Amino acid sequence: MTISIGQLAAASGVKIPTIRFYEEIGLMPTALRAANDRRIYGQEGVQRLAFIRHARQLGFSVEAIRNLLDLSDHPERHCGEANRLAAVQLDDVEARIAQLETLRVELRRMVDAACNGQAGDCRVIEALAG
Amino acid sequence: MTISIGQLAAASGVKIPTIRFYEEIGLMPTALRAANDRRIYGQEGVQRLAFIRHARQLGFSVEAIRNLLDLSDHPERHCGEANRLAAVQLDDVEARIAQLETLRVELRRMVDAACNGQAGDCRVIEALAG
DNA sequence: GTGCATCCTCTAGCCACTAGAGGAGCAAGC
DNA sequence: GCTTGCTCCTCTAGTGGCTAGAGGATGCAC
Repeated sequence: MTISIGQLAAASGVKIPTIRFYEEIGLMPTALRAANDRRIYGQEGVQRLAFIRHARQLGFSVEAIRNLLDLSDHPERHCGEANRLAAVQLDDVEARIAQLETLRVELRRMVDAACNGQAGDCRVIEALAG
Repeated sequence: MTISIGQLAAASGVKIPTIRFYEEIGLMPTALRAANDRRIYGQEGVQRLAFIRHARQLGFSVEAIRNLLDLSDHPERHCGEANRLAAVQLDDVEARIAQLETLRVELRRMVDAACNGQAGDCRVIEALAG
């Protein structure tokens, strides 16, 4: 049983142009074509796209996903690289959270100090001007 | 007393090409030029760039900064817009933190389950395949 | 046969920069 | 006076990860 790109898009939550883009950059394999030149996908296509989507949602870069897919395609290899990539990604996410927390505090202070007067006396503007 | 673009860059922590870029898109005003065509900046330039940099660090978009600078340039206006922009930015930051927290939990689980075997049995790969 | 949906390719745009080519000016040291 | 090295200039193109739109072919239902 094969499905069209539109069905794959609907099933995966990845937009059609994005699927074509993934094929172009080599995350998805070159799709088989029907006689009318339309792409057709099987179960592996669905699985691979799910993998990519999940990894993207977790913030992995395309390069990292390329490595992870490569490992997934070669189950006999040692998976140290996958662990490393996940750890790097975790560090990255934690660093971003920490930075955003700092911003949150500062923005919260700005918002709480919000005035209703003229821009000349505005705490938000003042805070940004430093 | 005037300074060069290089000195402005050093003083502000904003790279030279970025300062030129800010001028190009109208965040920084068209710089005055010395006889040798080099840009020269005064105190207002330093202040404006500091404002921009701070706002960018807080995650404000260029469009938002344009509005904030506009308000800052017109102190007689009502500052409701500045408050609104700050509130939107705060919401955005909080949403991003919430999403990253979710990712952090999932990545932490992946990293903690890290195996030392073959990719075929790898929890990281497994979790992504999902 | 006539809509309408779906698909195709190709090009260009988004954001906020960043990198690099190719060249000019200027001061210091030999 | 001449080289070396620094800073600056403009211009074009690239980054990541898509997204939008033009212009056209195909397929299916009425």
